[in-house]
Amino acid sequence: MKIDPNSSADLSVQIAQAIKEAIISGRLIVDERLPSEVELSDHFQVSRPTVREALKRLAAQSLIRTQRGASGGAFVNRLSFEDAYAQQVTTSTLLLSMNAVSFDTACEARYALERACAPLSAQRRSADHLATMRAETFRQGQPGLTDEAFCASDVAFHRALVDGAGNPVLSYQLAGAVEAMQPLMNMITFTARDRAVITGLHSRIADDIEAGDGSAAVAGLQDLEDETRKLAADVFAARAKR
Amino acid sequence: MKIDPNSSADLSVQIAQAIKEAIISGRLIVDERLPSEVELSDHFQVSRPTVREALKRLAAQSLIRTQRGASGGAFVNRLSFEDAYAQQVTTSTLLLSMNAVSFDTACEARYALERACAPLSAQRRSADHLATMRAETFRQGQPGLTDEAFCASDVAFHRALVDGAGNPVLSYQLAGAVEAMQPLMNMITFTARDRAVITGLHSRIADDIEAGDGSAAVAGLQDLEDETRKLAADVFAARAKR
DNA sequence: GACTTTTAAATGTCAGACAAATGATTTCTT
DNA sequence: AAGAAATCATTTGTCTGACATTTAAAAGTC
Repeated sequence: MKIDPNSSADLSVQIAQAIKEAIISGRLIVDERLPSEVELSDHFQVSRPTVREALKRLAAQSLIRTQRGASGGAFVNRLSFEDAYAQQVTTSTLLLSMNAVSFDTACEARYALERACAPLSAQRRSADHLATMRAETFRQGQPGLTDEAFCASDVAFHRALVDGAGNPVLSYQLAGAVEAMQPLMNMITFTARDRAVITGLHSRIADDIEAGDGSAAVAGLQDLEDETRKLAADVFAARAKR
Repeated sequence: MKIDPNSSADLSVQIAQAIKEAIISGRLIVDERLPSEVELSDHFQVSRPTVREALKRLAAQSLIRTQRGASGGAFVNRLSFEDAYAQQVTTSTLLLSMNAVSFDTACEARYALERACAPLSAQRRSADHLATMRAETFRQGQPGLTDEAFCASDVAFHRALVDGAGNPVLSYQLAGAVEAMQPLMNMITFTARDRAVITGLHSRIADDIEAGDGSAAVAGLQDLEDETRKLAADVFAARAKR
């Protein structure tokens, strides 16, 4: 691990990069302990605060974890699917909120990806995920649900659909697409009639999954996408008129 | 922005979290300047190095950028699609390499997601992306290409297919799935015959996209997935026998 | 042998200082 | 007066050295 003394980049950036490359390349393996901060500052010929800033950069990316005390130190962290989910969700959410992504674009992406999962979910349909989908569909039919709660339940339904594909890589990739839509969906006020239509489609999709009919589920998702976009278009049109 | 003095969490973590929440909630908007490090250390009643560690954590996630000099400081960063791509790719790569994800699982996820893009790519087929796909297909037919170069070209082909959907959110979501597969693909040694089959399928998919025939492209991708998995299975079987 | 105490090593935090970059201001020159 | 040069103030980047806190292991005690 070396840094370029002629580089104009900040030292802590260079050091973080050097360690990151060592991890990615496999020279540092999971759960391996990094040298202590003093040893690192000695190795890179920088002060301890600088080394610490570099380590904090890596910790922020879940690449390392630190432990205090004797036999403590910084350890290469096994990036868990949970950590990756969380990162993915915040990154996606910020991406959508900061870049003026249109509702249609986000919606298109989300449903395209979900349709990719549907055949697998139908093929591997698990009792667990089906039960979640049924439960959320039922919840959505309850009167007195706030718009936020309805949207949260919607997200839970779709997460179950995605997780039902039984592929953690898919679930991870889609976590962002599904969850990041929630703030956008929360902008929509649903009438009782809107909810009934959506809940009905959910119910139909759950039926299709249970029947193992992937292409029917895909069609159902297509209808749901069309419905969602129509709803959003109405809301935005009404808002523009005011 | 407040921190809990009774919390056992590290101060720099708490401070980073507080600022992060201010950004996500929109209380700090894009390009807004944060208070200077001295002001922050005063506000949170901690030392400057602690504030700096917090800021470095945020910088590592591209949430802020810093600038030196008068009228410098830390600014809320607009998370660009490029930054998000890069994060997504490294996260996905590490996730696959650290979690013993099987080749089949990763492959299944990748092709399921790509098939989600194909109809959109076919519908919006752009000369630019088609040209890239053709160029990469041609390159793959050249003799003397190393396995690494062949795989890199393969990735470029698929990126063009995905980007052709004209949906930046989709491109971002899939960047990880496509690129993270490369290290796994690099483990495979291709015979001339293998390459011919793959290149042929690529060519066929490009034709389908050009013709605007989404479902044919989906079928082509399905064939490509089957071929890839068969190839990988052979390689792993041969390796196990040795 | 089981329990308690001590010790050492590591990270977490602090204080104060200087270096370097950079925009703004002032001063000087023409 | 206009433009160029020098100066200044502000801010981040880095360093030094110290103390606090946590934690596992070693030493001591019963």
